[in-house]
Amino acid sequence: MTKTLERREKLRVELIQAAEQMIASRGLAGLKTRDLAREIGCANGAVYNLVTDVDELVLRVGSRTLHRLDEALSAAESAGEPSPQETLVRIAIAYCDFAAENLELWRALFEHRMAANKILPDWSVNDQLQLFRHIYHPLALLFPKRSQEELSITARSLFSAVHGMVALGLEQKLVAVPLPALRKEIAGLVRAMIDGLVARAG
Amino acid sequence: MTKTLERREKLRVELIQAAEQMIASRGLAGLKTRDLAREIGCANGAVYNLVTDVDELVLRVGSRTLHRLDEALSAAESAGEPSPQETLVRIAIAYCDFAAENLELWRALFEHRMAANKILPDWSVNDQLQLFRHIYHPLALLFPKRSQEELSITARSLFSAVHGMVALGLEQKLVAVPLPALRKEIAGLVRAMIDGLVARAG
DNA sequence: AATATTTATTGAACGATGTTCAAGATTCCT
DNA sequence: AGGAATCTTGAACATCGTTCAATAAATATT
Repeated sequence: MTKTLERREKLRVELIQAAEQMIASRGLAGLKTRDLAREIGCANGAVYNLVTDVDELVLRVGSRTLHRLDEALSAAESAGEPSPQETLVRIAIAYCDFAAENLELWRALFEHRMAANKILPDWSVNDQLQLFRHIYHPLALLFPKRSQEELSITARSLFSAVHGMVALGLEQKLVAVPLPALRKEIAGLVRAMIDGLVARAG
Repeated sequence: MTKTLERREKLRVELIQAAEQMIASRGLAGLKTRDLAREIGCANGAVYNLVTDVDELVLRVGSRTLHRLDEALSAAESAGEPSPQETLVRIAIAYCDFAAENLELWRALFEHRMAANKILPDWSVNDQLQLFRHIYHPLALLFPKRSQEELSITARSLFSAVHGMVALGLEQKLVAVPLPALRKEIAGLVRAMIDGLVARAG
């Protein structure tokens, strides 16, 4: 009994790592169960002993990506001068850099769509909600009068705006923007947004 | 000869309309050649007489979506008070509304990924570049000193930021934001961004 | 230790799907 | 009308994710 469980657990970890590597190198569309099975040395059908779906597999890889992203944002939050404005700029740049360095894994976070009937597992939802807290803290310093609710909304807006710049900026489909130019643009617009928000908050 | 060409042309139009309808109702992933063939009354393989790929089909639907989006933004540009700030706000709201009302078709614009080797046809690229001009004009009024190049970059940044708010705001995956709240947030952040940009340029 | 029972793994098979292509149907030219 | 050129067809192919009866392995029982 324990022999089997140990083997399964080790294989499951290998499977998720192989899937991560495969998405990173070939994109989400390049993830194939048969290739994964060959990679970790088991039968094609055995993948479904380790994971119920490819959906779950993608979600598990996504969880790892989100945690690494979280670490990158945490590092940016504390490194450098502590003024809230500059902290927010560093977080935005860190988000951009992470996306550029983990392009396919980062894309997989947003490209993946589950069948409409299936619902997201709790652990996956929680992973995602954690991200906003990096923006929440500096914002709270900037706007001490605002309620928790208002701050959450502003945090999500700010995050979304930066996300949009990164998403379209890294898109190869149209004109590929050079990374340094993109970083500069992001820093500029984040500063402008904060200035504007502060001015309007009076 | 002309009999055939007429038939083909009519069928091609029907095919693209059927594809548009199918994406709108079932999403990009719900687009199936066999269903399309049944819909327009021809053989499965005949689809490839009208279009070389499903890639091309998606691009043709995308072209129609982009043109409708262009019209919606044009309407927003001229309706209402002519101040550049408020014009930009109207355009942003119009983008949000269009995305909400054409959710799956709008998503298809960004979800679709062609095989890496194939290149985007020119007509598709041109379609996309037209979008920024709506933002370019009001921006030029706000920043008369800036060069064409600088204005283009700012226009793309502003567009991308709004796009990000719409994209994450309409995502069902996480917390679905009520549309009125999203519109309000977008208006607020666009005004803040413009205020900030003007202040920094001053 | 040998055997029976329970459990896990396997890979062939299934149903979809995009795409191709030889054969049959249609159109066109003389 | 008849033959050449062209177009349409749908069966066939390759590739997927997923399932499941059969085989192999691990565990329990005697």
